This record gives sequence, structure tokens and C-alpha cells, in this order.
Amino acid sequence: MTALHERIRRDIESRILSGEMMPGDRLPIEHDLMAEYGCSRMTVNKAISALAAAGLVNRKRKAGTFVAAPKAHAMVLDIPDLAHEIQESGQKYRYRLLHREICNAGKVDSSLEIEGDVLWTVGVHIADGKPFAHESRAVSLTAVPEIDDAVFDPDSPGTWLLKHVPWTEAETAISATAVSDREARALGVADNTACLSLIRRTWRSGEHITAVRQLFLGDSYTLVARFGASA
Amino acid sequence: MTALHERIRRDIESRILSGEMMPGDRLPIEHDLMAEYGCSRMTVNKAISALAAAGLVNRKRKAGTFVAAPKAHAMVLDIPDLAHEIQESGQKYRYRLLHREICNAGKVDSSLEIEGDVLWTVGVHIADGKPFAHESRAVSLTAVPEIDDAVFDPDSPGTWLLKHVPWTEAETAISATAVSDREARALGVADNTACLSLIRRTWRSGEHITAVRQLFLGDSYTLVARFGASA
DNA sequence: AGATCTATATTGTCTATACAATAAATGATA
DNA sequence: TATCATTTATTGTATAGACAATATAGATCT
Repeated sequence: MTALHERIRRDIESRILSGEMMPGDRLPIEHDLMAEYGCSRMTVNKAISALAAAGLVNRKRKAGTFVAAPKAHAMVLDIPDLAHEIQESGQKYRYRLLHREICNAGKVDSSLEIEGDVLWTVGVHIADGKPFAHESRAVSLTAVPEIDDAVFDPDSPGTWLLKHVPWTEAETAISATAVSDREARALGVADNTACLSLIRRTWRSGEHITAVRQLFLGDSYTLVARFGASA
Repeated sequence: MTALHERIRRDIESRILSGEMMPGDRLPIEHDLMAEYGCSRMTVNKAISALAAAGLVNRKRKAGTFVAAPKAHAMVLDIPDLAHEIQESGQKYRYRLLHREICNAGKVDSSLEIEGDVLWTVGVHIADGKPFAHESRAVSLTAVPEIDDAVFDPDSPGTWLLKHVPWTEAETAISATAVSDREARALGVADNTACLSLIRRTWRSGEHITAVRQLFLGDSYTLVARFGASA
């Protein structure tokens, strides 16, 4: 039932992933694959183009198609929507707003690197009554003026934004840090506890929409990135 | 000079990303796009299939093509090869091996979740003479017997593996932790310093190759993931 | 109203062919 | 030998047409 071009793609893909074809090796030319699979060149081309789009091979006119060097470690990182993830796992999710203020970006955490007038929120993500992540967020009022009217009761500011504002570019920086005393109090942990710090900034067509810094208790939360069939 | 199918793809993509077309909106049918762009259906199909492959739209026979719900936060995470990255930034890279032992996996850090006989290495990544990441790695001897003969002098075990063994599946877990006393000593920092813990496990066709746990000093290292044009 | 069949719109795949673009290989020239 | 032009192999793009698969919408029958 699977389409032929798909079969060809998977066939060659497996030859590469299994190590049977090593980086630098040359693939058969389209004409030969046509013969091998008994199909038209368009079909072969579709299969190999897909591999090229996925970065598994490089193609060059006249030269041929070659197995690409291993993509080192580019992989898909699944940064979940907290509310969604927590509810999935059967826990009760709540967001508690600690602070909400319209102010100039200069006033908020400088690590967010946002400018202009913003809505600044500070809150805590709670799973089954237990604080679980601390969040400080700035949303540009010039980019998203309507957020001023938003109520963050069922939804956290992040969920609200996801539902209302599409983004086109994003950047996420992950590091480790020790919680400050104020954050420790909000999370109900000891001062200086090791935390995962996730700073995420999004744009829409070059215009900065929001920047957020989330602190996850180190042992309670782990980001997992997967690549390949093990998923 | 850009191909027509590429122009069509970008055209529609920008309509989606700009917010002009919202999730759930229906795209014109291929026949209409044919007319709009004055080309054959195959060309339109190629453009829209690319958008579908990228997850921007969903296609259903008879129903049509629809703008997909925002892909939450799936993005490309660039987990660099440490040696490469440090050298890029003009610093001098060195790997110092602290421990090397053939043993059963049971003996090494249980968080690595590997089994059988392994080569266990512990070492420190050094940039410009300053310790910078602590690494504990187990490499399966059944999967990679030849690593027993490897010398980790110019290359760290990770770099050696990258050069010699292709992998097909990988999983990376990122969390925050406080360094143990032994690790603190190796890194030359105070006990309990907050660190980024990166556990990475790779397979080849289902066979577990290696598992590694790297500890990065929290303030000295940040993983950055980017998505979209801002890169 | 509800179930079942039928028609139809839309995407999915494939073919055979054509010409364009590119870079490597080859040959000609200085 | 070095440089430049020419050929040639290979991929890139496009076309028109055909038939398949499938989900919706409409029609028919309980």
C-alpha cells in the first residue's frame, strides 16, 4: 500500500542509517535507480529529494548524490506546553499569577532582552498543588496590545499567547542556575537549589513578541529530545 | 531565478506565518492555485507537499488543505560537539582523561541506563586551561569492540565515536543538578554548584552504543535552540 | 431520524518527456 | 604548464495527462 517513492526513500535511508553506506559514499544515479526499481525518474527523484530535504544526502548537478556527513547533533527538541503536558500526565494543572504590571522593559529581568513597553507577569506553574516552575514573562504591548485585556485564570500567559498569537521565529536558551531567595520562596524550596533555566524569546516577522524565563526544579523536570526511530 | 514551486511554497508559507491565514483556514485547492500561478498541478502539488512535510499544513483527500495548528515548540536543538565549538571560539581545547576502565555497566552511574560490558571513561573538557565540563561515559563493548584500542589524546571519547561510529537514534535529557564533591573537585568549583546535566544516549539500529552524562557549569554554558529566520 | 449506498471533489501517485542549470572532465590554446 | 573554452553527465524543474484513494456531501431507503 505504501507508495513506491516512499519505499525507495526508506530503502535508501535504511542503507545509510545502518552504516551500509557511509558518509561521502555516492548513491546510484537516478537513471540506475529507475532501472533498479522499474519506475520513472520523477518517482526516483521524489524519493531522493526527500532525503536531501531531510539532510541525509547532498546532491550536486553533474557530480551526483552523496551520503551527507552525520548531522552532528541537530535534533528535534520538544519543549512542551507546560499546562498540556501536566494534564496529560493526569495531574491537575494551575497557574498562579504573582505579579502583573505594565511597565517599560527596562524594569524587568535584563536577561529577557526585550524593549519598549511590556506587560510583565510573574507566576508559578503548579501541578497537583505543588509549585513546579517559576515564570517571569514580558510581552511586548506594541506587538500584542490586546493582551492587556487578557485574564490569566484558566490559561497562563504562555498558553494565552499560544492560542492567540502566531510566531515565526523563536530562540530558546537553556542553562543551569541556583534559585534566588524570592524564587525559592515562590517555589517552596531551599535557597540556592539547582534549577533548569529556560529563556525563550519569540518573534513574528522580526517583531519581538515575548520573552520568558522559566525556572524548573532540577530534579522534578527534564527536557527530553529525541531523534530517530527510538521515539 | 528561484524555482516556481519554491516561490509558491514561500508565498503561501508567508501568508501563514504572517497570520494572514490562521490555523484551520482552508487553502485554495490545487486546481485554483494552478490557475493563480499559471502552472501545472504537479508544480503546485510539489509546493504544498513541501509545506505538508514541514508540518505547516494538513492535507486530506476530498476535504482540502488546511493551515495546521501551531507546532507548539518543536524545534531544532543544536547540541554542539564540544571540541569543535570551543576551538571555533578561538579557545584551546583539551580533554583530560581521569579514569578508564573496562567493567560491567552495573558499576557505572545508573542514570546512563546501559547494560553489558562497557568501556567506562571519566574526564574533563578543558577550554584555555579551565575545566568546563565533566563527562562520564559508557561505551558498549559489544557494539563497539574496537574502542578498546582507542587512545583519547587528541580526541575525547565523544569525538572518537563521532568519527568512527554512526548512530541512528539518540535521546538527550537535560536537567539541572548540583555537582557532587568529586565532580566539583574535577571542575575546580565549589561543592553544590548548579550545573546543567546532559544525558545523551545513542543507538544504532536498536543496539545501544553509548551513554554519556555531561555536567556543564551553569553560568559558563548555555544550550541554544533556534527556530525560524532569526538564526 | 438514522442508516446505507452513491456520487463527487480533492489530494496522491505515477508516467513519459522535455529542456535548463551546473559542475566536472576534456580538449584547445597560449 | 596554465588558462580558457567545450563537451558531457547529472540533477532540477516543469508539463499534460491518467488513474487511484478517500473523505465529504447528497440521495435513497428503511
